[in-house]
Amino acid sequence: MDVTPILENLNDAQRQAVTAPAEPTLVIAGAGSGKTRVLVHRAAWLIDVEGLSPQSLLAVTFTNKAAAEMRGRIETLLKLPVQNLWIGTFHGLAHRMLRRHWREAGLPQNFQIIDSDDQLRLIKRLLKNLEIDDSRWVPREIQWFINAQKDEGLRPQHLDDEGNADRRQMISLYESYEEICERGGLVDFAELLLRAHELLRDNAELLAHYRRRFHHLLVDEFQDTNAIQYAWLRLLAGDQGVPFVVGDDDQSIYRWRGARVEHIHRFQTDFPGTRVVKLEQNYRSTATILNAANAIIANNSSRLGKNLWTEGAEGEAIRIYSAYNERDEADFVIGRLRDWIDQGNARADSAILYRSNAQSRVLEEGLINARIPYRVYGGLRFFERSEIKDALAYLRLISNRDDDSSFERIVNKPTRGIGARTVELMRSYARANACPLWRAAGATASNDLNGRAANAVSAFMSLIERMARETSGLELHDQVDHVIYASGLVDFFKKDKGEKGETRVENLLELVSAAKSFQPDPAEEMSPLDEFLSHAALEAGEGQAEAWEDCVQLMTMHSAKGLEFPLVFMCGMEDGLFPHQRSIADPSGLEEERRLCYVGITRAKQTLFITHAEQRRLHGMDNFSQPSRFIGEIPDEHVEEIRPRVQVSRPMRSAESQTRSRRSTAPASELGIRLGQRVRHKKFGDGVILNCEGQGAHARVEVNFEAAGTKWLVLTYANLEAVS
DNA sequence: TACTATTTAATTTTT
DNA sequence: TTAAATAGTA
Repeated sequence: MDVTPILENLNDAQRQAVTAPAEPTLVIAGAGSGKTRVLVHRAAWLIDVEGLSPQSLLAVTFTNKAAAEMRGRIETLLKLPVQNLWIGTFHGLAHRMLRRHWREAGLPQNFQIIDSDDQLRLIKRLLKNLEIDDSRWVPREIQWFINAQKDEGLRPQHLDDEGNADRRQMISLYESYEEICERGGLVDFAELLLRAHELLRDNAELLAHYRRRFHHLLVDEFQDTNAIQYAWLRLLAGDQGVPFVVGDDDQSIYRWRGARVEHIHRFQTDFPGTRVVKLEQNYRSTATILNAANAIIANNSSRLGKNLWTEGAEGEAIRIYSAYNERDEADFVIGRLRDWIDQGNARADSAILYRSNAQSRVLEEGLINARIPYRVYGGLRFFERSEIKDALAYLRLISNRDDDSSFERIVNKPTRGIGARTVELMRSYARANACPLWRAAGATASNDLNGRAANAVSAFMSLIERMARETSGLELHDQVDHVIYASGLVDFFKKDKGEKGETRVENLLELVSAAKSFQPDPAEEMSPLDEFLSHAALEAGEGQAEAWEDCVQLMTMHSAKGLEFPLVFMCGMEDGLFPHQRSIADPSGLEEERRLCYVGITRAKQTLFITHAEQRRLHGMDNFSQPSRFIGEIPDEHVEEIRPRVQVSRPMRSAESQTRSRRSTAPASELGIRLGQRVRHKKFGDGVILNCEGQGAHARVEVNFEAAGTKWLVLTYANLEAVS
């Protein structure tokens, strides 16, 4: 057996991990140390060299992207497809098991997955139904509570109110929430994991089956596992299974959503005799960057301990810029980006990182002014768009009449004369009879409702029935195509004036093509439609389509995890912003911020700029802040201050910002504001002034933008530019 | 029902 | 400051 392709180009530590005997193995993999590589090669090693069937491996990741990448790389390495290898996210794999064993799991065969948005709506509706004051019982907090319990593996009956009335109420809301999900056959994200865990725990036969099947459990990003995911893994591993987990305790940045780094420590006690391999050689960054990162993270307590090193060059010093304010900061970043691009570098090789999304605004404005293409990560994903969710709600109702959350979403969309009052009547009927809204609708239409409302409700019901009839037997994409037209959604959005309606229609059509390219797994027992709906919930799709264009990457430090860029800017490095005010007081919160900083720094391959502003406008108030304490934790020898702070005690105004402020405070007449004047806005583009009112600082104009439609803008903030 | 005025709150995000 | 949610009005 020639093992060269699998072992070549691996360093000693990596090779040790890849070829480890069949014993529990914990790989501590620093940033840029070839973590995914080890996982991929380990899988290939087990299959190709140890001769295991792909069937006996289970590979778990946190994101769909990581799962897809791992499969691709394994197949490349082995030069053969591995269909029967289970690779997926925790949620995806849990879902798979639940579909296979829906009976044992106590679920209806056509159960639907709801995303957090659906979940929140459901909770809001629940509060309304129970006539509970939603200002005292904030839906988001209830959602958070429920998910936190599920993440810990706790059902309402496991919870004790501890003599606390508020807690008792929370528990009872959790209980009611569960009833609604049960009745509608709805499963939220946390429920997928919890159910899958209970499924194995309570079914000795199934557990034995899966334990026999999966000898090796490969886990990526192990530091991000929450309690229920860890419990599921342990259960599945049993005494015989071989867990091979890879993670980095210093990159654990998701404690706030249930991740527990402690699992990395616990692993060694739960699996006695665990082999620990540390990957510390870094192939990404310069020595300077690594040393800075090492120095910062060294301030954290209870680490497993590790020190990144490289055989590569020292590299450039980390440049620190003290900006006067956030505009100055943006100007600086853009200046350096210009240099970078002028030197012939790709824009896509640069990234601007920040702590919170709100910071992107000023940077975006600067980039637009400078005409540098950029892309902001995050934001709405395809399947999260409201028009898409509307269409999916129709499809879900077709598949499952009891899905109340979908029912409510579309019962009057497009408007068909079923107003709030009518819905309220149906709701109270449903509540009184503990039945789904669909049945309540049928019953109230024939009894309680007046003629017009009753007609509207019956029309809605027969519409759904008709669509169900007409789409049965059709190909998936034809079903979707039929539904978006027959439901009236397309016409409804066509009526929306401006570009917005157009985009919505385009998105609906895009949904049809998504259905067309969707490949149902013949091994699954469910209908292609149900499979598509699950896919939509589990994999929300890309945020933005234009990824192919060469543009500067803007994102939060959280979303930068796992990525790397030759040129990185870390902006807004000020105490209060990063570390964030809400984490600063609590030591463990501060340590998590520090890990986030570590993640940010280690994204940079060769050049790293750190910027902070002395003055920053936040929530409409000017704040003065100190440079982030993390900056001070970088040893001086790695740092070069671009502009000493003493020189920036007074505002340095660029020519651009001077003209801006003069223009914005000028009275309307000086701007040449008159009806019919063509103007240009940074975001909305060109338009024509239709109307104006008010004077001085309060003056407002109505502008009809060619692309963005009609808007009222306050002159002081709009920074309109006259165009001839 | 749609548009407008007012209030409110404001990390991080994947599934 | 601003975006989003809610309340109020035509």
